[in-house]
Amino acid sequence: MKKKEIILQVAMQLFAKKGFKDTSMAELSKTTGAAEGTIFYHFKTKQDIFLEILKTAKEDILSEFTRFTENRKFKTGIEMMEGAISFYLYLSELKEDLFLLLHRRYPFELAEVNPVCRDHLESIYNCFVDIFEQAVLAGQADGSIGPMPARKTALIVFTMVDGLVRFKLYNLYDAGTLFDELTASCRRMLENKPVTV
Amino acid sequence: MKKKEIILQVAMQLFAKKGFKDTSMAELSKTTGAAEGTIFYHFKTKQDIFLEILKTAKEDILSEFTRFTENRKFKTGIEMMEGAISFYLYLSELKEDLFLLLHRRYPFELAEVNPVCRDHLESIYNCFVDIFEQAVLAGQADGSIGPMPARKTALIVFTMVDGLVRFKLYNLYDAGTLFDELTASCRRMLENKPVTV
DNA sequence: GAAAAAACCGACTGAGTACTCAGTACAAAA
DNA sequence: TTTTGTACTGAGTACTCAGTCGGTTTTTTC
Repeated sequence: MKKKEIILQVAMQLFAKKGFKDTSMAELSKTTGAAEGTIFYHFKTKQDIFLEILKTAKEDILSEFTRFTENRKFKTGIEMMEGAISFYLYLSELKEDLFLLLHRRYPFELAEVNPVCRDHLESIYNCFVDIFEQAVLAGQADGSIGPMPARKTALIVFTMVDGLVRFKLYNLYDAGTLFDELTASCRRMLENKPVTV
Repeated sequence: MKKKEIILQVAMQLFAKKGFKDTSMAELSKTTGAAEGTIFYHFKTKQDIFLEILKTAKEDILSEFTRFTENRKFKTGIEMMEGAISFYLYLSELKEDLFLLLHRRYPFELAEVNPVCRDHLESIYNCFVDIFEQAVLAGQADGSIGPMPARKTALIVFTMVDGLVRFKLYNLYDAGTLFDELTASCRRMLENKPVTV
């Protein structure tokens, strides 16, 4: 494996676990085995390393997204929603470092002044919310999900699932036992209830 | 106002807006008008400033909590839940700096190695979740909320509301338009539905 | 196999960091 | 009036930081 790839991979882990500011180039050099000069040969600045990490992460997430929407077929929209929630939780385990990174403040602060960073972040988050929105729209088409604004509902579901991921990543609460309750809550929230009047 | 109070107040703002690490003692000294020596006369370390901020924040939140539970009377549990959600959003505006601070990673990282910090954080978050839990329990007693695990449901509602606050603090989405949808979603999620079989 | 190019090295730089300390100002106590 | 104690000062300290630079090794090209 080339040094550049090693640097990107190790930087991702360190930025995720310790934060961008709290990871020094000296530490990155030591962990990768590449001299500090080598790191700055491949990347102009420390920030550029972060942006390249985010770029590959975006491509990664987008390909996972198409893999999910193409391969999986669901009977109802509400089942698709449960599949989407499971998919998000599955991804958060598969790519734990990325999710740790995205739960830090640095990416958002950088996004405020750096359009490239903003674009990457938007792509990633739109991708996630889109999946939930598609599930709502599908459910409303087949009658399994009641009438409600699709995008807003998708955002609300996203906050719930991402909150669960946060509990899991920070070890704040046994997320496993919360998962069943979360899907049940979503189901009650979304279900198409016949009007009783 | 004494210099010590000014230091605490300004440090709170800077830690919230720029982060703990990204706030230097030189900047804190300049902004407060107190010499760096003065800051270290009142506080042994930079971390101690943060811990004292968190301590007063805890006391603050706990007194708001009792104010909410004592003064407000609700007809049903589900109305109490809506009141609790509004209360949380109201607090997040009233004490924006504190909520910005609590949405950073530093407090949680410090909590992992510092029991004092952990205690303060636990007190604050338990306080919030307790309000939601009490609403669920009250609703189950009066029949407005269906049978579901109270604590877990409270945690799920917390992730939703805190997610909305995050949207608002980070300016990610027009939180005002999401609020109505959030309360409606919670209502659907919690409502006691008669069994139709 | 020589020349050119790309990859790599680590000592070095200067700006910035949290924190120290000898000393000042000033009010209350003796 | 003298002493004592508290709030305060800012230059100084040892250290860390991202980024540089002159030079060496490895790979590619012809």
